[in-house]
Order: sequence, then structure tokens, then C-alpha cells
Amino acid sequence: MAPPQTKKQKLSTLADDERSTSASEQMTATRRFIDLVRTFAPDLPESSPLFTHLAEQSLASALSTEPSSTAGLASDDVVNTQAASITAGHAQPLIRPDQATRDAIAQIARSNGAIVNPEQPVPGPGRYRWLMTYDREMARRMGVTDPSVITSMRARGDPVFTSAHGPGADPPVVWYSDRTYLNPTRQPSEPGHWEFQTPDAQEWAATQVGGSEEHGMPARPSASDIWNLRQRLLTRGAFNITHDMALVFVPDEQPDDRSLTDGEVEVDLGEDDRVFRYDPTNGDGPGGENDQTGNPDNFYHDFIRFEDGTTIVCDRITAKKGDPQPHLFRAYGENGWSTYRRSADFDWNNAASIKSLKGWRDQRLRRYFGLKRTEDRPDYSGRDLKWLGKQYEEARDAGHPSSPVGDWDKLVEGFNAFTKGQHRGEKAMRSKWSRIIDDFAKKGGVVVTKRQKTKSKRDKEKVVISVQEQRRIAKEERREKELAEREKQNGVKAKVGRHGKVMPTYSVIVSKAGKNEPVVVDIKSQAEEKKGDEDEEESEEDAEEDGQ
DNA sequence: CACTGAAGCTGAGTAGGCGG
DNA sequence: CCGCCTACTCAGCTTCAGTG
Repeated sequence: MAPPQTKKQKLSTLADDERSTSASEQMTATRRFIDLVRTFAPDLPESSPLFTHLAEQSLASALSTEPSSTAGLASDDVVNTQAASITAGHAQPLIRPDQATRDAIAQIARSNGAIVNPEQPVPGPGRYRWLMTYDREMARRMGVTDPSVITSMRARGDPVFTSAHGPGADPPVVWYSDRTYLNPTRQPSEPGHWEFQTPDAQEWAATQVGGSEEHGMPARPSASDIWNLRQRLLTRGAFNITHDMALVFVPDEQPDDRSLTDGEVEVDLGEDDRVFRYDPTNGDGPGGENDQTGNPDNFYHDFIRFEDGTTIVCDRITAKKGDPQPHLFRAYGENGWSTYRRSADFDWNNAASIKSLKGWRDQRLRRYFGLKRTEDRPDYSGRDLKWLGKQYEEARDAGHPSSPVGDWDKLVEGFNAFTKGQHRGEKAMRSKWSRIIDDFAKKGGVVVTKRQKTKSKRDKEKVVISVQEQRRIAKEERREKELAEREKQNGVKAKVGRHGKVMPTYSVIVSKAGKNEPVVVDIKSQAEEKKGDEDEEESEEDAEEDGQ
């Protein structure tokens, strides 16, 4: 049974309580900059460029004990440790992560449609994030917890930020427009209006199509003009000259959020508008060591949540050639988080490298989180293959080797009847048939591999524990082990199920059902899961050995 | 024995050819 | 244009060998 949709539309830029604190945060941040400089330059006018320069220098030295060029390993995990210490009351110096890492994260954000350090508030629904945990902590020390404050201060030309404009300025904030409203294929049904996402987009539109007689555009087209032009071009099948003019739809009214059900926690994905039950950054925030925030267009996460409140989230998308996603080097498994050994100098365009990474991730995540695929795909036994080989020979002798005698339905029906319990489909049988043809062409007959012989042997010995049952047992064992370990470490009392098993509260598998629409496809209580497994007991019995 | 890496198997997906 | 078919690729899985 499908659980309620987890997507929440959070259309406001800020929560109400956040909004109410913004003004005071702005005051606080400005005051701290000013106070800092006043301690050693009491008479310097705040409007002086030198004032801004000194403020930055002072802030940098106050927040860092190491040069900002600290290379490589001065990463977010250092900062996370610091943040944790600070939370515990032990203030520590901040170390700025190396610029290359920061640039890379900013680039990933941009490639996902985000705007790094917008010069002014971006119209339309969306949300802010800090670029890295470091920036969140740096802002916190400035007295700012709301990223929108930074944009507002820059937008109004706050004197202490005079030279801190631009995409490289610290602390960077990142704006993610709600994808439902950013360059949608259709105009949303609710009342609202169009705006350019950024002033740059507006300028670009004016440059490209402003004053165009061909398109009937005014000198400075409005966002609505561009939207209408875009629709006309797409309707005609013409090249969409407006494709890089970012438009956002701004709803007149903002719908209320779905209220959270008992036990749910509102956590956002970080990289887009979606609000989810679990934090894919695993508490580290975007850019953190275990951040599993993937490409929103390839949404697929697994979660497991334990009684002690810990939630582990893993991105289970498969690595793809030419699509660098460094977070795929991290995967959670039996022994916690692990890093892919060959991540250094990894070539995202090398097929062999990708295959190896995929293999590592697939196995590690599958062994911990379980299988993705729901249906079983048993090997063909030697006996099965002999039967298929015979069908092929008959078809070949009848002059049509590429298709069976009779039709495909007859073959599928015949095979499933012969095996007494298998449920192969036509598509599967067609694939298998083509491999039978290959076997005959290359080796003169069906080839039974060692693995398939093993399958035959097991069938003969009537090993009847179903695959599902084996999976269930393995999964429970893993959970039991994990919970026992956690209990040992934390002294947390684990929950014990009906059958004496220690278990997490629940686990869910989430996959994308559409390009922008994550859907929870499976939430099962342990009882339901067990019941379902028992219902699918295997009934196959291949009594006859293949004789090879 | 636990763990890891990789080979190899199955079925689904997809591009392209072909005939009606 | 549509449906059918073929050939090929890929994802996800099982199994087994290697390693410490």
C-alpha cells in the first residue's frame, strides 16, 4: 500500500519564525562588523572602503587560525567537528575549506539550477542553503542563522558588505528555486504571474529578443512576453530561443503545507525544493562528508532509521559515465561509512572506472539496505536449458530459427508448465531465445554453465528456502547486529519485535516515479514484510537432473 | 571466517530496420 | 505513422574466488 506522498510544497522563502528574526539578525551582523573595526579604528567612517576592508580582515583573523589557502584536507569534516564542539560549548577556530572544493560545490549547485550568492532576493518559491557547513558556522558567529539575511544585506548595499559582493564572497548562500515553478513546461494552474529569475536573465532576454519584429517583442520584454514567446515557439516546433532565459512563476497565494504526521520530521533535500522526511546530508549539511544529496533529476534514496533516532540516508542512484557525482564515493555499509578506495584521480569518463565504482556501490548498499528489485530472477537450470534447446532445434528445422514453433505465447506457456512453477514472461523468453541462438551458433548447442549446474543441483536437493525468505533473514540479522552495536555504544535500549528481533523503527525505499516527483514506493512494517514473504514461497521442483 | 571484488546471468529498455 | 522484430546495452542480482 502506497503511503502518503512525502512531497511538501514549501512555497515561502522563509518560515514565519525565521522571517520575524531576519531584521534583528541583519542588525546583529552589521553591528558585529562595525564593533570589530571600532575596537582598533574608532574614528574611521563606516562609508570608507578601508572600513570594509578592515572589517573583512578582522573577521577572517577572528574566525581562522590558519591561512585560507589551507589545502586539501581542510574540509568540511574539520568544520563539522568544530561545529559540534561549539555546540557543546567549546568554541574553536574555523578553518576555511580550500577554494577548489568550495568552487566545485558551487559549480554543482549551479549545474542543478541554483543561484550562488544572488545579488538580490530571487522572486518565486524556493529556499536558501549555505554553501557549506563552514559558511553556516561562520554566519552563526556573525549572529546570522537565516541565509536570506546575507542576500538582503548585499542587496541593500550594506556598507560592511561593499566589497563582499559577487559569487566568491563569504559566507556564500545558495538559492534553489522551486522546480515546479522554474521554467516549467506548462503554466501552473494556480493564479500568479511570471518574473525573470534574475536581473541577468532579464538583461539576456532584452539582448537576445528585445525589439525583435519577427517575434513582436518590445525593447525590454517582460517575463510574460518571454513566456508567451516560448509557448509560440514550442507549439510551432521551432528552436526555443528563450531556453536560457530563466523564468519563475510566482503564485498569488501560497498553499498551506501538508501537516506532518506523527513521527515525521521535516528535512529538506538541500539541492532543490523538495522537503523530505529524512536528511540526505546525514546531518552534515550540504557538502558534508556524508552528504548523499544527489541530482534531483535522478532521485533515488534509501533510508534506515533506528530507535536511537539515527537516520542513515544513501543515494542509490547508479554512477553514470560523464556525470561526476563525488558523493557516490561514500557509501554506508556493514561497518558504517566507507570511501571508495580509488576515488583519487577518478576518471568519470572512463567506462571501466565507472563500472568498478558501480559494482562497489551496488554490492555495499545492497548488502546493507537490501535489494532494489522486487521480483526474483532465478537462473535457468540445465534441465530448463535442454528444454529450450529442443524448442530451438524444432524451430530451426521448421525453417524459422528466430521464433519458436507456434508462437511466443505457446512457448512461454509451455516453458512455465514444464518447470512447474516458474513464471517467465514473453520478453524474458525472447531474450533467452536470442541467447540460445548464440549458443548454437558459437558452440553448437545449449551451454550449461557451472552456475546453472549448481542451480540444477539445488533444485534436485529441493533447497526450499525462498529467495525472499533468505533476504528477510539476512536483513533481520543485519539490523539485529547494528542495533546491538548501537546499544552497546550508546546504552540506548533497542526496540524488540514480536519475534524477539531487534529492529529499526522502519525502513523505506524511495524511488523517482517521474522526473520531478519522488514517491515512496515501499514502507512496510516488519509484520507486513514477513507476511508478504511467506506468501511467495517457491514451489518449483525440478526432479530431473540435466545429466552434465 | 568476514569481507571485498569481480565474473557472469537474467530481464528490461531502447535504437533502428522493415513491412503494412 | 504504427506495430513488430532484432540486436544490443544496461541495471540489478547471484555466486564464487581472493585476501587478511
